[in-house]
Amino acid sequence: MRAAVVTALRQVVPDLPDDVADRVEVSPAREAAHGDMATNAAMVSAKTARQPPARIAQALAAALVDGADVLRAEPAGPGFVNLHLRPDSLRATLPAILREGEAFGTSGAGQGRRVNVEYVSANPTGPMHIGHCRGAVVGDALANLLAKAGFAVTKEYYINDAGAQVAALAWAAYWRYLQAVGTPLSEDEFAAMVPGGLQYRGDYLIPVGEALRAEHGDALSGPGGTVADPALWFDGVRSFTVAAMMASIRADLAQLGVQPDVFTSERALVEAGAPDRVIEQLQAKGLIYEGILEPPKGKTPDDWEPREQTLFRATQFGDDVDRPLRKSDGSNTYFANDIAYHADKIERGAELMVDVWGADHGGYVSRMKAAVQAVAGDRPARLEIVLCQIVRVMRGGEPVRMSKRAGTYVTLADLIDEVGRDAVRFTMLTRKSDAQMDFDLDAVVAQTRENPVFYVQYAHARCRSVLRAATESYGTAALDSMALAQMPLDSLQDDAELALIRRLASWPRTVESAALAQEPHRIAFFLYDLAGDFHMLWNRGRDESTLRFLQADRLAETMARLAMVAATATVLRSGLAVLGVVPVEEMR
RNA sequence: GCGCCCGUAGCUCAAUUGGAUAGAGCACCAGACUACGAAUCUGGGGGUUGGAAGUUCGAGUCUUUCCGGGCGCGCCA
Repeated sequence: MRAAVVTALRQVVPDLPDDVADRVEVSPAREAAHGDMATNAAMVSAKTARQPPARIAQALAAALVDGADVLRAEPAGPGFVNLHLRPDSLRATLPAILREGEAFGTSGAGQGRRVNVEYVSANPTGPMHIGHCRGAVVGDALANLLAKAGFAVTKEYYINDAGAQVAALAWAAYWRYLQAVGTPLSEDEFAAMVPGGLQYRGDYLIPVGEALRAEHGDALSGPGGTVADPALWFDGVRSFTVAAMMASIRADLAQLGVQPDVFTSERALVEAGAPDRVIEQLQAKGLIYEGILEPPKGKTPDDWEPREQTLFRATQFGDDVDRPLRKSDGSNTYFANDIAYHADKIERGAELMVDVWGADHGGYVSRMKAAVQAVAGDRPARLEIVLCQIVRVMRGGEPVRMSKRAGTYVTLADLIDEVGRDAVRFTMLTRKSDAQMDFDLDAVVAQTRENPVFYVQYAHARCRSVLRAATESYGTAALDSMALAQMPLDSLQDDAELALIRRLASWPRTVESAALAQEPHRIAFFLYDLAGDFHMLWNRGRDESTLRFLQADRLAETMARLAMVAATATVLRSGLAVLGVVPVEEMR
């Protein structure tokens, strides 16, 4: 359609520059009164043509009416041209959907470019809780969405198994091990021996301690259940514990329907010397120097003292200050490891990297983008970051306090048990990811219109219900998608029917724009709107029996409507698949 | 103090990335159950898009500046 508009525009404005032609948009009209599509062609070309937009719109409209698909074209507003398509070309969407099935809406926009989507990446120090959930769902849906838009997607999980947190975890697991072998030490006595103090006191490490005892007996402890030299046990306990935590995280993710393609270990990168290599590369580019950072303005920490560190010239890439890669003792910072990790992704062929982070990492965005730019050089690698704001869990109108001590720590597994996986996934996608969100435990299980999960599922169940009823009358062969795709559709004329078809036709465009904007929530909103169109039509049938889908005495009309219903179900499934939600056949 | 994100109807949120008269749900008001399942639907009222200025054919969207909220701020990951 856009090509037709540009062609017509060239007739009206013969010497149209290409860059102006590129700005011509043809988009679905927002309001039914504006027809099916609208174009801004007259307005964008007004300047070069040196004519008022309204005049160009007039001429353009006249030129467009000759086209095959256009029924009416009329200039409107400040210079739009509204296009009313022939109902035939609108209806042609239905057989296209029926033939392509859930592949309808799949786009080539990504051109097979390799995208790495990294999400969750919860530290392997305990079970997943609600705080991790949003990033997991948003990342997973975004990965699906990008795949549907024609990108070659890798889903990745980065295991932060190298730093102080994991060291603390190893000590905590060792404490549980000592308890399992029968230690004389009290928890406080043990804690006093742990560098940095005993963290991670949750019960979830008890089974890990017992498993360690089952595997090693008392060989890891000192005489009589005391603390042995860490050199003897530390590495082994740490990797054992991380493996146990990752197993539990994978199980939680699987319950949520998330299965990363690749798990990358920070420790493995560090042991392979990747951070040092990356620092050398940056050094060679003149982007590294030894220096002393200024204290943060206005808020100097009490213990501030100038220290010389190895710094990366992030300011050359738009960051506010240069960032440390090595601590003053010479060891690498987390940032250095993270650069090495992103360099590794580029090595593996990622052209676009999308990281899904929690909002508390917002201050980290510009330095990571700067680093990727520096490391990529002239390779076509780019980093996008999707920040997920905090989720407040509400019950009975009150926020649920997240406290391990009070026992109100909500694990992901508990949440899924309570409301179900599909409700969790869909609800997490009903907000823009960078907006804060309340997750209302009472609302997501409510079976009313205000619960979009229910509303969309109900639309699909209704479609299936109609098709089941039709099968009894007409048999399965007549209702095969390919058979329905052959049916004449002229009888679909009601505004509500055409509105539904118009919505179905906009699915591919929705996929594409949501993918390019990296905003999977738009899919959830599309599905909600589509469900609304369908429910509306259904309810019109209550008052006007001629609008019901099944018309006993009119086979042709019935078949046309069944084609529409089947196409609606297909697009609903297609959209739900992007969100990772399983469509239901009936509501109970 | 500095940086990033956010501010849209009484409430929770959209707005095809700069397009037309800013849209949905809840709540409120008035209606509709002899059914392909009313677990729903139809209609209505409700707005200076936090304030001000600027950019242009056109601003919720971009720029500047205030106000208000969240997050972060050199050897934590």
